[in-house]
Amino acid sequence: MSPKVADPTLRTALIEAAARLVADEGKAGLTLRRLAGEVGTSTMAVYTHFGGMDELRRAVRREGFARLRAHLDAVHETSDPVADLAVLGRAYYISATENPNLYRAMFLDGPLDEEDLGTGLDTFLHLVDGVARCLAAGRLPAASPSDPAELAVELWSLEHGLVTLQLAHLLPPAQALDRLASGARSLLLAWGDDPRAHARSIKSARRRVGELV
Amino acid sequence: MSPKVADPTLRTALIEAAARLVADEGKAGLTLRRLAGEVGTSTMAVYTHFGGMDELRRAVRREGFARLRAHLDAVHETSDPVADLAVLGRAYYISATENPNLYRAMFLDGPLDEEDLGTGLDTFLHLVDGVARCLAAGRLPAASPSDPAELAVELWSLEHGLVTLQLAHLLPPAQALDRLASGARSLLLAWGDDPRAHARSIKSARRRVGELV
DNA sequence: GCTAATCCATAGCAGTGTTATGGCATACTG
DNA sequence: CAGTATGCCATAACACTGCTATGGATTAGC
Repeated sequence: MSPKVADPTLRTALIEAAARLVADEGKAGLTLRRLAGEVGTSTMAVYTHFGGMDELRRAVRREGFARLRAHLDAVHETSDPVADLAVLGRAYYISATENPNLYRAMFLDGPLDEEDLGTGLDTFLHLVDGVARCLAAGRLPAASPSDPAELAVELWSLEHGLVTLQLAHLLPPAQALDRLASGARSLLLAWGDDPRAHARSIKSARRRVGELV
Repeated sequence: MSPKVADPTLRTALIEAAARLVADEGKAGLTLRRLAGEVGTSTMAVYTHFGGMDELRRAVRREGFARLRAHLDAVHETSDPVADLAVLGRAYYISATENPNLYRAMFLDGPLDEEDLGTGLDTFLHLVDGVARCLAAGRLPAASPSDPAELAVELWSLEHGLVTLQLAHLLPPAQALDRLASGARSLLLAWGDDPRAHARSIKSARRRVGELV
């Protein structure tokens, strides 16, 4: 039935090498022959394992989402959900801006298909959960839509927008982090978070930057 | 000195055809030979007029920024700057989502160089001006940074983030518009806009959708 | 009317992703 | 245990990409 099974280690080696090429040199750095050369195999291996460059690029996106998720997983939940949210936002920013080419490949290279959509929205659930915990703790009593997913989308859009504007060189990096802090604060205050409690949460979040990978 | 001057109409024809190809079929639809064929010229014309595909793509980006700017110019200033801002936001959203491939080419295809940066930030000035008029009208008395450019960046990031998430198919279109309205409202309220005055402005903005091209 | 300079058409080059072909190692089968 | 067949991967060719060298045609200036 299945003689000479495909080497599974070769598949992961291809993915990791491809992800490294994209991360180091951008989308243009990933080339079929170049990848085959780096891994020490032939171009056909890509077709047996993935079916083509599009599928390989999808695998690279999945790898990127997995890494982003690992960064977000490193943020522990505490009894202060607003502080957790602030740390989460910073972790997202750091992961995105320290791997700009991967972030671009994940979100900006074109419409995502059904397959990627699941993994993409999966990492987004971190944020939804963080907002839900703020709601449950009574920190956002005036939230206009009370659906944590909708609130999370607004925070995510602000973050994603700042990150992509910075990646396009339309914002200096310092600006982006300041606007993220200021914009997120405005949103949370509009949702009813008490200004003084918010300040305390931000202060305690600042002490937790060491958590970030 | 200059015999056989290059036909300037050919240059604009190339730009328009290239913009149409990108708008209709995405970045991959723009090909040197294909473009030359559509315009009825040879591949060398692109090199005499632009120097290469990269410069041509830059010209397409400029064209895209010009069209976006034209859409924003169609929004008239009234005595209600908050309503103006709301209309401006909707105009931006419409222009971006009705020409997704052009918007992608402008903002998402990679870092912009110094040349594009000027034209890109130029369209952004519309938004800064709108925020400045809100400040001057006393509508945002609690704005935490009082610099209109910084406030505008936060609004722009929210808008740009929502647009790009929608273009990536990570948000259903209906969601994006709702979150834009809700998120912008939260920001403006956090900056001190009176809720009832805000509601009136949004109502009057809704009556002005006819302005949009 | 001549000269010189510039634009553009033709053809070829190195590179891309993809596909057809074939050798070969492996797992099942008698 | 031999034989077979099945699927993996290396080689080579194809159509395509952007780019460049060359040359013909056309126009401006003297």
